[in-house]
Amino acid sequence: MSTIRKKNEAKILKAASQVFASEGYAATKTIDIAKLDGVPKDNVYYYFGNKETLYSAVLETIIEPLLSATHPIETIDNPAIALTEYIKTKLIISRDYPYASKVFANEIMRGSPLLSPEIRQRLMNQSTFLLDKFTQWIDAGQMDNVSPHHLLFMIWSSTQTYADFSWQINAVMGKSSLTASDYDDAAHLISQLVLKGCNVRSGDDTVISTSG
Amino acid sequence: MSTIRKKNEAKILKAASQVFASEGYAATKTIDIAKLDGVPKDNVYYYFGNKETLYSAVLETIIEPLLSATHPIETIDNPAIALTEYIKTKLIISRDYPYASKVFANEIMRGSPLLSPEIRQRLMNQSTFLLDKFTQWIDAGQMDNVSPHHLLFMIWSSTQTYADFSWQINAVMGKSSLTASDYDDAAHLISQLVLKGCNVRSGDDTVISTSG
DNA sequence: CAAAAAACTGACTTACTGGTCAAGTTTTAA
DNA sequence: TTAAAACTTGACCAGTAAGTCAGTTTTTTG
Repeated sequence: MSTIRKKNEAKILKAASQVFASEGYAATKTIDIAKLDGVPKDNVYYYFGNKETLYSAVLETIIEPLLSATHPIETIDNPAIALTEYIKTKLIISRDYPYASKVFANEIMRGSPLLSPEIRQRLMNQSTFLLDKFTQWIDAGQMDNVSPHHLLFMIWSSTQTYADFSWQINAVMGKSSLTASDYDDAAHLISQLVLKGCNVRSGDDTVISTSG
Repeated sequence: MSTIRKKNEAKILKAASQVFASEGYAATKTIDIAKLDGVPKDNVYYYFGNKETLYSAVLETIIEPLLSATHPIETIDNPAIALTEYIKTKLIISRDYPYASKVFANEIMRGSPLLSPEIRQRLMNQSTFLLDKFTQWIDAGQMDNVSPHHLLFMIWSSTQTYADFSWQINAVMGKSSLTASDYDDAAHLISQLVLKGCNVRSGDDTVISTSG
């Protein structure tokens, strides 16, 4: 792929993620994407063929980070540390990919009509893996016997919300955007709720401290 | 208002909330709302004038329940009970108004461009009230010194998610819809995370048990 | 340097959807 | 009973946006 093509595709993709995030798929006009990128509409079609392909391309930019987010759960034995790191990673995705995160959330809300079955399957496998891990920790007495499903939904929603509902969150926080320290506070609170709320213990049965 | 009008408006509103929820505002065709309701498109226009008015009407159906949800926080002194009831109420809204909840979430995600300033203000006042209450409890030593803002975001997101991401949740749960007992489990888990996670105590300094 | 490939663009077409209109039918109330 | 008000409906219009096309310019390559 030529360097011009690579550069232009990246530029269009970036503009597209912003417009798709703020307008939704249907309300997005390809000409608005083009305008935001400062090129004529035909360029968008030249590089991506049609609106749906472009949309799918935007969606795919968030898939890799999302699938990698479970890395801490896969590699860290200590559930307290693994959960803390997982929560931190999910928040970083919300912070670093705010537009694509919103597009993804919107897609899932609608029952993911435009998500490829292959990606859908990989995401399902990931959630099964997480549920299994939670169950193992419960069986090993490393955390209380909570519902793994609902715990998972709580972690997903409370981290994802910082991207999806950023407008509301900024309004309630009384600022125009969150700082790194706000994200740290969020990570700290969510981890604390999960660890203390489920009485998560490390491998050696010590209760992990969540303060400081 | 005639009884025919009342009945037809309610029918159209119901159909509209479903279509708006699954398609989003822009992608919704008034003719699809009409079809779902089994009437010609003109009826929709006869009763609601235009698409945006109908959309606003759908939005408003969820506002009253949403504003009433803080009732437990306003009337119950014991923070453990108040929080538990608030969480329960929020989940019931997600369960009982799944379509309007989604429409509302979508509106908020987009920065609420179509929400009336008056409603926006009432919602802001409500969140200020909640934050003040949390702060009071913290100051009174009835819960740990957590971030009231992030706690609020966690409660909102983890209850709202059962409406917004119902498709994903059903898929992960392996069923086509959640049962009453699933919602009980969710309420129980979220309450437990909040109460134990924040070390919430009742007025007489006794730790509230969350099991049983 | 030439020619072929890639990139770019203005103008156009087609399909669709929000909204209107005018003519009908049913309901209400004196 | 009857006339006005409320309701219903098929047909139509105007605006818009996705996508195409044909031709031009720029870049690459032998």
